[in-house]
Amino acid sequence: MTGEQPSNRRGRQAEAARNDLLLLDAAREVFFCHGFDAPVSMVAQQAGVGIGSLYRRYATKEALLQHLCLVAMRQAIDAAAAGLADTEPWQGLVEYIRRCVEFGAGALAPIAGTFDSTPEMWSTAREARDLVERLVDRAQHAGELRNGVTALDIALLIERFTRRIGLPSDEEENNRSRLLAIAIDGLHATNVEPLPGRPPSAQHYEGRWVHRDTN
Amino acid sequence: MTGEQPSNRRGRQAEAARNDLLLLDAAREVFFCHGFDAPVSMVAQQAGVGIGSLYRRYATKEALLQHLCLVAMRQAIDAAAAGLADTEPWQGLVEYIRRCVEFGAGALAPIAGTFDSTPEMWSTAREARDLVERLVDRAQHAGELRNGVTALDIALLIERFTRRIGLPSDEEENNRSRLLAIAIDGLHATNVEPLPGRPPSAQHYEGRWVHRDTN
DNA sequence: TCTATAACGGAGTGAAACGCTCCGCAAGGT
DNA sequence: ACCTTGCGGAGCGTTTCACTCCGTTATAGA
Repeated sequence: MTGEQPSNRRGRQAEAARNDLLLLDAAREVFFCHGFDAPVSMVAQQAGVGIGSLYRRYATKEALLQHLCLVAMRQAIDAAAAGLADTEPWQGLVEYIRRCVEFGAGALAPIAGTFDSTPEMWSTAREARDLVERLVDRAQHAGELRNGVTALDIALLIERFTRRIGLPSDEEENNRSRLLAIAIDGLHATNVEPLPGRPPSAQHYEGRWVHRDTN
Repeated sequence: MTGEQPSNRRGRQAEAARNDLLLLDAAREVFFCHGFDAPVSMVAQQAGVGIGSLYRRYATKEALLQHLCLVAMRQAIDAAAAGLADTEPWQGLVEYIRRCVEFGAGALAPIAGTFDSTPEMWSTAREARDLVERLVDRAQHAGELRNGVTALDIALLIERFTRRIGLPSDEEENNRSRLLAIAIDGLHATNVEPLPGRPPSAQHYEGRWVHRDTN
């Protein structure tokens, strides 16, 4: 799903492959909950792995974050593809949104601009964007999506609901899905009032991902 | 509005009073945008004030945050009162939500639990909660608010939309109010499907505000 | 005008946190 | 038995940050 290959290896190499996944999961958990300022050591601890092992895989904290972004984008692509596979346009869109919120797509937006984005990241992002646009257009043409809602609106909505408030728990999960249900209903075409303001600008959206120094 | 008195004083005392307000505004801006981990020096800089002057007013960073919380709660109370003053139940509720999101109520939720809450904070919070409950009940009884939505749902919704993504700008403001409009429409009674899951528990909600060590 | 006072700004300090390196060790593989 | 490979984590050097301290400046009173 995330593009990682299953560990056919044995012995030490198997452990290494396992650690890879543990590390990625841990990084997501830690950075999503504690912000990207969380120490790298916390990621290692959460994964149950030594710091040394972490740094053998990711030369720097920045590299870890970049990889995390890439994986998240690939997951978003998978989710969009799954949504398009649903023959029901509206249900497909909802499914996409739900899955993105669940695995935390867009949680990395606050980190945007703190490191260089690789060309691979840009091309992956473009692929994801195209799929989502198809998904949104389809729902729009089916007359199911509220008038004026763009793919960027959806992306920003996902960002909003991705960010965790407090530590993960059943309660938190429950509350988040309640609110998400409310927002999704607001997206449905049963709401006919036009949206206020202008649609989000792609320029502004993507602009956040170009590297700028911290100062 | 926030309980601060106007500066009738002159000269240096007037400057001090002005600095008080500058400092509060700056603290909101900085902590809301950069997270509560932002350095105190950044607050002083944003206010155009020396660090020394900041520390003469607030003995510690914690004291500054506590005061910020208190002020935000008082603003929430004002907003709720204004909402109740509107004779239209639904419009009053919407007004309350909009104003809270605007000035950033609930943005301090992530900070919850990092410092002791004073008795004054608890009593202010109770006052705010009671007002909001009246506001919500009124809208519910008027048949305008979607079935099953509680005051805590509203509070959590506000939290979600309060948190800034990226630096403040017209674009950001525009996008946020678009999404908020969507969510508010989802709250309207025109949506008849029941909300998923359980209502948020007050215990969990308030539990976040009791002090716990960082570890 | 001169002095006392009160508020100011910001360089400096001590401590803590953090990214990352390095190395001794254990587990396979042959 | 011996090499290779991956492991864990103590520790190093740096940076950051909350807070202090003090020289400076503006006002008030005499």
